[in-house]
Amino acid sequence: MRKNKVETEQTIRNLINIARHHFTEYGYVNTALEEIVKEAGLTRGAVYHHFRNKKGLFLAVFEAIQQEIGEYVETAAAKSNHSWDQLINGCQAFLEGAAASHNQRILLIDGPAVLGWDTFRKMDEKYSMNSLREQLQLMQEQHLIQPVSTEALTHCLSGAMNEVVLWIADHLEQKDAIEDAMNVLRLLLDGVRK
Amino acid sequence: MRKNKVETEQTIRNLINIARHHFTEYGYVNTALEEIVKEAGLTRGAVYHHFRNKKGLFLAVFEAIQQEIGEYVETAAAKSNHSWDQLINGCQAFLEGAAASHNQRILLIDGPAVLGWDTFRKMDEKYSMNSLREQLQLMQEQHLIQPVSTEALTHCLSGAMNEVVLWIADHLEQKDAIEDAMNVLRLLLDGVRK
DNA sequence: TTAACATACATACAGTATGTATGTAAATAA
DNA sequence: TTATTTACATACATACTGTATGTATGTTAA
Repeated sequence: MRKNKVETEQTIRNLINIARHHFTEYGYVNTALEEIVKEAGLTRGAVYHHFRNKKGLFLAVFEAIQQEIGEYVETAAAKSNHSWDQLINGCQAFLEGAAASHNQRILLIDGPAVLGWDTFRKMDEKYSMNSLREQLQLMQEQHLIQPVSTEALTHCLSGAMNEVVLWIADHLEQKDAIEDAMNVLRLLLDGVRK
Repeated sequence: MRKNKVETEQTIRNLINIARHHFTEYGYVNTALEEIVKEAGLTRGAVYHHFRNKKGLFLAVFEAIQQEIGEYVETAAAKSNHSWDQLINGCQAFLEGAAASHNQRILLIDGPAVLGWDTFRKMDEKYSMNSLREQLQLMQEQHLIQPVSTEALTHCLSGAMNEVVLWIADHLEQKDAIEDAMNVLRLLLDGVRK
């Protein structure tokens, strides 16, 4: 019955994936661990062996999604050599990634409430917001943007994108909504351009 | 033991106020109804008589805060006759109101998760976001801002403010943080100015 | 190669919180 | 004055989470 290392990792990944589906579909509070383990062919004991508690499992799911989107954003940004284009590309990639497959529920709705604001902030800093801040910092040093508080600007942009992602997610034609959002973001960013 | 109409209204207001304190202090999930009614000198029966359930009580608290801030914003905006100044004044008032007395936890963290995105959105539309949208719509008709999707712009700005409120709340010197945030917001808005 | 131990779970149970059904005294309506 | 709401209290069913403990199997070292 005991599994080797590889099999165990597979079990954990499997739990995370199943949990991800349930959390996105029904939300954190409306998902009982029992439902998840039933689908995995296990019992709740397995979850409490591999994770600290229900929150721990959620955190694993949350981080998986963050990383996924983070990589997508980085890839998109790296397609240009110009700071300004990198920023724009990254923003668009974020909108696409976060709006995809109902990630918003975990990332933006349950995330802060379940993990608490402090933990959520740390995660957000670690993944998505960090690269945004670094990019803005860099651009300020290159005198491409006005001399304002980088922190405040980072949070404003991050917030604008987070919220507009939820707006985009409400649309059937996400492509059009993303375009509308990007038009707004480009104009807003023009305001801080130097 | 039974109360008259006035007394009953007082009881309800009292429950809402006590609940507000607990929700802001400990968050929704970490607040047991028992704690609230104990402080009010009642039992849980009272809550289930006046409200649908725990969520219903939370909703009442949520709406009270929204209304409070909404009035504050309207008052601030009305201090000027110029659309642009009205917008700026309103934004600043929102930052001040939402950052005050830990309102953010209820408004921005627990709100979406507890009420669900749909209900939250409706509330947000009904109160804070609605006046912002109307103002932007008006300004677009006055040809004061660029021709972009008003909806997208509304959500971007609303999101930017919501997020930056949480950033402000992290600061000891909120006044300074608000100033930094307003500097950023003014620049961003300059981008959509015509 | 076998004893000692770790791992990966299962099972049972305790604790806590919500929600609901029902009872009851007081106020209002008839 | 009687009937009927209203404003709760009480008791209880239900649903989860978390924890303690048991167990089978793999691994390591003497």
